[in-house]
Amino acid sequence: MPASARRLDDPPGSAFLLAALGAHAAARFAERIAALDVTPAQTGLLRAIAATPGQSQQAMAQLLGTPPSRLVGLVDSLADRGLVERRRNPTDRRLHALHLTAEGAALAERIESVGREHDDAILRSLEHSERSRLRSLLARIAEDQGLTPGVHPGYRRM
Amino acid sequence: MPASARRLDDPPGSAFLLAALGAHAAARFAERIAALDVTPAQTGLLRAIAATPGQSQQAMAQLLGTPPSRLVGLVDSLADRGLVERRRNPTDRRLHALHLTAEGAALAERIESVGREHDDAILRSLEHSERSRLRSLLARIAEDQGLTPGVHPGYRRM
DNA sequence: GAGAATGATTACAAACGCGAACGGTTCTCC
DNA sequence: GGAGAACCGTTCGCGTTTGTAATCATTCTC
Repeated sequence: MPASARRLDDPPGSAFLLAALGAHAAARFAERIAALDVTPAQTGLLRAIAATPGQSQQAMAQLLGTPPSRLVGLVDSLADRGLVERRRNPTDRRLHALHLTAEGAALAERIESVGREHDDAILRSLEHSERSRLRSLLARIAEDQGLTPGVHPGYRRM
Repeated sequence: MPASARRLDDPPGSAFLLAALGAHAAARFAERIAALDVTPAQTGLLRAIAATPGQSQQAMAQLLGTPPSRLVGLVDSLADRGLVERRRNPTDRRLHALHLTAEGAALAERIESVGREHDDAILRSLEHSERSRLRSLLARIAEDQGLTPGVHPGYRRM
């Protein structure tokens, strides 16, 4: 057997492991929230609106790193279901401030609860002390890499 | 400020962090290998063929978790560039055994080298001992979650 | 008040992936 | 030995998704 085959059988780097596990976790989460009839992208938008309500769509697009035109459909899908409101700013009527309705806030809480179950399912093989160690390592990498906290970078191409 | 807003500002779960970092790592890796004119999917296929040459496309599709029809285009794109060969099995002419050409093997090694650089870039904020601790934690999660070693689960929908 | 600039939206086109149907080959079993 | 089932690879059509560019409304500049 040639040397190249042996080397390609080597265990992949940690970054690959990270990417693989991340995709797995994302897919599993998508399955869970599908029961609530929301996509991962919608979930992220709900989260962002809940965290910083009243933002314009432009500002939200920049925060999430997505083209504004993409937000339109996303907001539409949530507004049609009465989860999100576009409030026209009286002083500048170009702006559409994004707010959660009561239903939207309730759904956001249910999603958060699903997220906790999801967390437990993914990390079930780790002790509590190991979980916090993992969390701190991941948080340090995320900060070093310049990731916006609470925002999934996949909005750039998802 | 209502309680719901405070809670949604809480730091996200580790699984979310994992998904976000995984997407980030994957995006950065895609940028790096774009210089070699290959996509992440092509890279994964090259890796798989290098690891277990001679497999039929059916077997490869099952290993990667992708519909066979998707492999066709993927193999085509690599075969057109002389990186991969379809060898017809004389005893069973339905089968197309997948092999790397010399060029394909050379490219696979360059990709592996890029992967090591990528690894260093992602983990640069961690000491060596921390890297191995992270690696072992991730490996345990991956095994518990039933991930096939060396295979990116995103092939299921990528 | 005219024209540039800004926010949201729409229109259009391109890329991608899956499922089902299709030809070619081999296997089963009478 | 031959008919039909099973299997492999491929192609085709459909729906989904995303980004770019043009469009409409509103506000700012001067």
